[in-house]
Amino acid sequence: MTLPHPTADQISLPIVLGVLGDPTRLAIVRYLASKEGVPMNCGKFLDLASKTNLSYHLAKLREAGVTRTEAVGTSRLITLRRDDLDKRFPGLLDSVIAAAGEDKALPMVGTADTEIEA
Amino acid sequence: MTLPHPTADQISLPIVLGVLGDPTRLAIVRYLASKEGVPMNCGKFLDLASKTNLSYHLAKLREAGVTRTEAVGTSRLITLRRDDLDKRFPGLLDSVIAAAGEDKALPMVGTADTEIEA
DNA sequence: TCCTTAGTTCAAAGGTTATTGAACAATTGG
DNA sequence: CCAATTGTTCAATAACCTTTGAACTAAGGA
Repeated sequence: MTLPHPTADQISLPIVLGVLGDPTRLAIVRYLASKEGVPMNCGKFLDLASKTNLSYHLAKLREAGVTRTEAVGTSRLITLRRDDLDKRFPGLLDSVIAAAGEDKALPMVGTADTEIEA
Repeated sequence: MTLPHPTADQISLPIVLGVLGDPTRLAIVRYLASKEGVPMNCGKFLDLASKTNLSYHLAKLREAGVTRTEAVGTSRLITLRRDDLDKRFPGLLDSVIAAAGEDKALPMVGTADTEIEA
């Protein structure tokens, strides 16, 4: 069961921008960028939204071509499609990530509201 | 009658990205960038949408802090807020404009569908 | 003054997006 | 096998976004 991803040249600029125009998804991308190379599973993002809602947002990111999701057991390994994005939109991801890093209003991954109650 | 604009530090990354995630608005920004320094009035964009609809999209761009609109007579002079955007989100506007320049799917300003029938 | 030009505002319609809970599927460990 | 873990799908809802036409305002020229 391989999930559908656009090829690099199918990635659309307005769709990518639209998908990144959501604080939850931007926070996901920022976190992925901060741990680049380390594939994440969905559970890492439970600080940001419910399991169901994450499934929705992660699908949006995948369908837009921002992330790659591969199924491993019952888990999903999620990575940023940096190479493809850099090729299609040079400099875009870097500037978005840098700007997102400065954004105090974005929700945080790891400043666990949820981990307290766990 | 001065129209409301956010100050530079009120400009929000996700809101800017969301606003740019619309092909009509991205086409407007691309065109403004291609004529930077030359202030445009709304009429320039009638290739892209109806007068009413342009009013809506241009308001979105203004409210997000992407453009500045000043009223001169019955006209509006529209400019890109390049300095403010570069300060808040270094490199973002340049990479978006460069990528938009390559995007064949974006609507065009000046390849007049409308001018033919006029 | 009257007409035209440039844009806005309003309300309505239709579409898309985000969020939720309940139910489901699939893998893994005991 | 049983139960827990991981995540998806579905239907419902509420919110928001886009587009439209009709009516409007405000300035400028004849």
